[in-house]
Amino acid sequence: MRMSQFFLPVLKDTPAEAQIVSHRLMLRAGMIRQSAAGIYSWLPLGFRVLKKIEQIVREEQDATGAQELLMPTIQPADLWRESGRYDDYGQEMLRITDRHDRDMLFGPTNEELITDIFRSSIRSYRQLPHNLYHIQWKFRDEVRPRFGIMRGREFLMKDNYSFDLDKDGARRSYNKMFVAYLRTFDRLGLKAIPMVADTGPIGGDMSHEFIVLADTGESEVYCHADYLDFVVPDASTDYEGDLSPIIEHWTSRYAATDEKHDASRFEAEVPSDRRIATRGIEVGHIFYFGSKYSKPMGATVMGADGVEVPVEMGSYGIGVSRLVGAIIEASHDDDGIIWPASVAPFHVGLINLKVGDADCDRTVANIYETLRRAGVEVLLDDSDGRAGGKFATMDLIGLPWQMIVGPRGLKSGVVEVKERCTGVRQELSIEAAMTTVIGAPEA
RNA sequence: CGGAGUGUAGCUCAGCCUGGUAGAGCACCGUCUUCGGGAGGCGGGGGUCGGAGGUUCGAAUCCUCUCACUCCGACCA
Repeated sequence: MRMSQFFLPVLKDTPAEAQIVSHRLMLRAGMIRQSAAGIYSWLPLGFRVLKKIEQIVREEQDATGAQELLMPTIQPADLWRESGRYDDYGQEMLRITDRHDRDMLFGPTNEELITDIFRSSIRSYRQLPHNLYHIQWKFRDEVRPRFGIMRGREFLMKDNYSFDLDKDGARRSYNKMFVAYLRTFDRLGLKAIPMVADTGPIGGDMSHEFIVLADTGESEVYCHADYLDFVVPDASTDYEGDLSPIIEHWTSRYAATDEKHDASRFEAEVPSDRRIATRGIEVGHIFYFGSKYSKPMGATVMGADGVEVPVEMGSYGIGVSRLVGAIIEASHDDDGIIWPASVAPFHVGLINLKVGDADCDRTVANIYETLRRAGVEVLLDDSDGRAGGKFATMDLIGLPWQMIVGPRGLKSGVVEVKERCTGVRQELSIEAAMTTVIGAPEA
């Protein structure tokens, strides 16, 4: 992509409304634009990141055997009356009346809808288990949206729903999601710690929140420092095998959000120099809630013994749009964002320091085409701006690698390669620069 | 929903207290000099001062109402 054609409205000044660093950087880097309180447009740069995160989430879900579908944003109120939540959910639910005066709502979550889909299609225990997910926009009419897309009213969420015959099966489904979440956040370059959590309005009796430690997080959290060094299961993990050792390992140390925090246990179980008491960002939440929805909504299957039973369900959410903010909170410096390679909007920022100089133009065009043919996503700064501005913009948008081509270097046959995360700059031959940038691990 | 603020040019803000022809920096357009870490000169375009009502000879400024946004708290994924 040539920057001269790319819609990238970067801001030099920090917009007044932005308080936390991720919000400021997202606005400055031209990733999002606010439309109303807690409602944002995603501009091209931000949208690229959002899609990359979404794709990693999708791949890790698919690896567990979960299947993707897509449910609508607008739902009929009647389904929510069946579960009893139409009244319980309160003002956070955006209620809509259509032209025929039918009560509708913009979905804040999808338990009712998926249960309806399930019950009308599945009749026998032989058809179980199932785990269905979608990645769809949700709307929750927060009293006070804040922190940019971290607590928006409209947000993109991956939510899935497992259906099992019995509690053992539900436990296996829960464990799969637990492992998939560990892998997902790891691929996104985040250290997310599973913490015992309150179940909230969804209810149920088993729940973990996946928390990224950050001073700007909204939850107070307490955990054992050992978690920071725990090893995440690799891609060869067999989801059909026994996952319980992994779960046991990842729940072996103290970790709780403030709702579930027990100060005396914390002090008894964690040596004082290993105690972490800080704030965190909730990026995922998994629940097991049994028959909470299947029973009132009549989602039953015939068991092997000829007795009809409500299915055992769980639901699992990842805040896809929130993750964009969480990653920035976890990875930035004074100059801007530092994207992990796995979600970077482009892999390389190629800077032509002197547009119009025949040597520079030719070299840059060659590098650009070569990288593109090698499948590397390149953002080429082909503007005729000044060097300082180009460097500042490239640092701000945080691409993993910068290749800087200028007349001074070309005279001695070198270009500069800068690695954003370390700040290390090297002058290399064009070939060596190419190898450095292409050969860099994709995380 | 309680409390506290803020709305003036695309962005950051001054002007408001004490009413009298709407400003600065950045950005943008033209031009010249610059040109490797957010350069400088000259010239230029751009704002019904969030909206409505009121007071006044005269309102960005004072008063009333209203809308929007932000922050703290409660609530929540």
